[in-house]
Amino acid sequence: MGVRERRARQKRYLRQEILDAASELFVREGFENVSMRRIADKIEYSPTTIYLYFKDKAELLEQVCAEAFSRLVQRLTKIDEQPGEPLEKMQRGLLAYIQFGLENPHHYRATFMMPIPEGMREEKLQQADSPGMQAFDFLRRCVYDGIAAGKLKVKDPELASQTVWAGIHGVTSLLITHEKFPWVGREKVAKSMVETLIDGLGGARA
Amino acid sequence: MGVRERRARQKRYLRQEILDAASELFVREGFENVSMRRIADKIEYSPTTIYLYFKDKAELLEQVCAEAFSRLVQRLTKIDEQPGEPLEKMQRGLLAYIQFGLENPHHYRATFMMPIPEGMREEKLQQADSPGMQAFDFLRRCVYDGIAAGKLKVKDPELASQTVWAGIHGVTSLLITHEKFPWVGREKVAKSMVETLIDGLGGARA
DNA sequence: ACATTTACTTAACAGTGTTAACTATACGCC
DNA sequence: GGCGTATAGTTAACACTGTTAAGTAAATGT
Repeated sequence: MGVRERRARQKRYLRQEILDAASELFVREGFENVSMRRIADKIEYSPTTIYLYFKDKAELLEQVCAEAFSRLVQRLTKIDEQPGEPLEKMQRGLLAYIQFGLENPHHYRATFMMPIPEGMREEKLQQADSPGMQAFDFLRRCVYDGIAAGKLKVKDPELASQTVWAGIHGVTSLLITHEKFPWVGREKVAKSMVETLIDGLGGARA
Repeated sequence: MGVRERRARQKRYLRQEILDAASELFVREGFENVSMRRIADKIEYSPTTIYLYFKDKAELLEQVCAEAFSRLVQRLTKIDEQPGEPLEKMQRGLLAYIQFGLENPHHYRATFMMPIPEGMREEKLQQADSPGMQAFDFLRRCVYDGIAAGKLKVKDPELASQTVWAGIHGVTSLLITHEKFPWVGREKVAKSMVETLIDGLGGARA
């Protein structure tokens, strides 16, 4: 009677194989060069097979990104669990966020820098469980914790969170798209942004 | 003997007409929906005619963006010429930059948020006269002026400039791509970022 | 053993950027 | 005025893209 299960397992397996193939093409060749046909070639199936497992290209790449971002969320929760001053945790978290973006430029681009195809703007990102939003939530918790500990002096915590997000997104995205710009140093700019944000929000750093 | 000139004038005219058509499609329909054929339809020429005036689609859209960004540079120089405290000028400039991005999301996206097609990364953006770089130069001058006036306390002015750029780029790009995110308020976040950056860089604001 | 569901493929549509080859017109010159 | 040439624009085609509809073959349930 395990037939049904075996079939389901095989389906899951192929689905994952598609995801893996897409992910590898994604990181190697970049977003624009991932075509359904190329993914299909890689797994040696016909292009249309993919549509039996994913609604369309957008959904497939969304899943690929979700996988990647869940790794970021893992890192962030690990940082959160470790002991330390709220502001120091925040600093480490923000740097981890930026570092993740730089290590996974294509995934970061796809989730945060691509135009959302008109109509699912509300649904997709506002879902609190979307990996992008989980990352933002971590960051927001950092701000709230900093305020609770009296280490951050801001009137509007939500505004502060969004400002911080915008800040670290700024470095990340700019370093990604303008790789060849004469940066004073990638890590340097990242660190400078994090410090500037915390200082600017009245942070009492060590 | 003005024949040659008349012909040249006609060429310039058609070139501008292509630019205008592309620009209009650009702002109305967005980047991804501007196709060479659609531009051609609009000006009632064959698609290939465009290639007599522009090397390829990238160059055409680059010119479109250059036109738009020159307007930003105009605004910024106007701000620069007006009297006022360095930090206040800076604040107005940064807000103008953000506002420009929000008013011209597609142009901003094309110049600062698109992957640069591998090979012309150095040439294109590093050219000091590119409109993107002119805008950045303004911003950098603001930082240097702020330091010179003793209103900004930073060790590395270049690092500070890049941090500021990343910051305002962050708000701008995030507000563009995630329009439907429950922002605490678009202008509010923009203002908060500008203030946070200046404060974070040891700015002595009024 | 037969009918049905399942998994997958082939063929096709409508679109993309771009190139090569062709055509018609306007020009300079004798 | 007529002729050859440069100029400006066109048509047709290539090699792609995402996606859908229709068809096929094998595994399954009865």
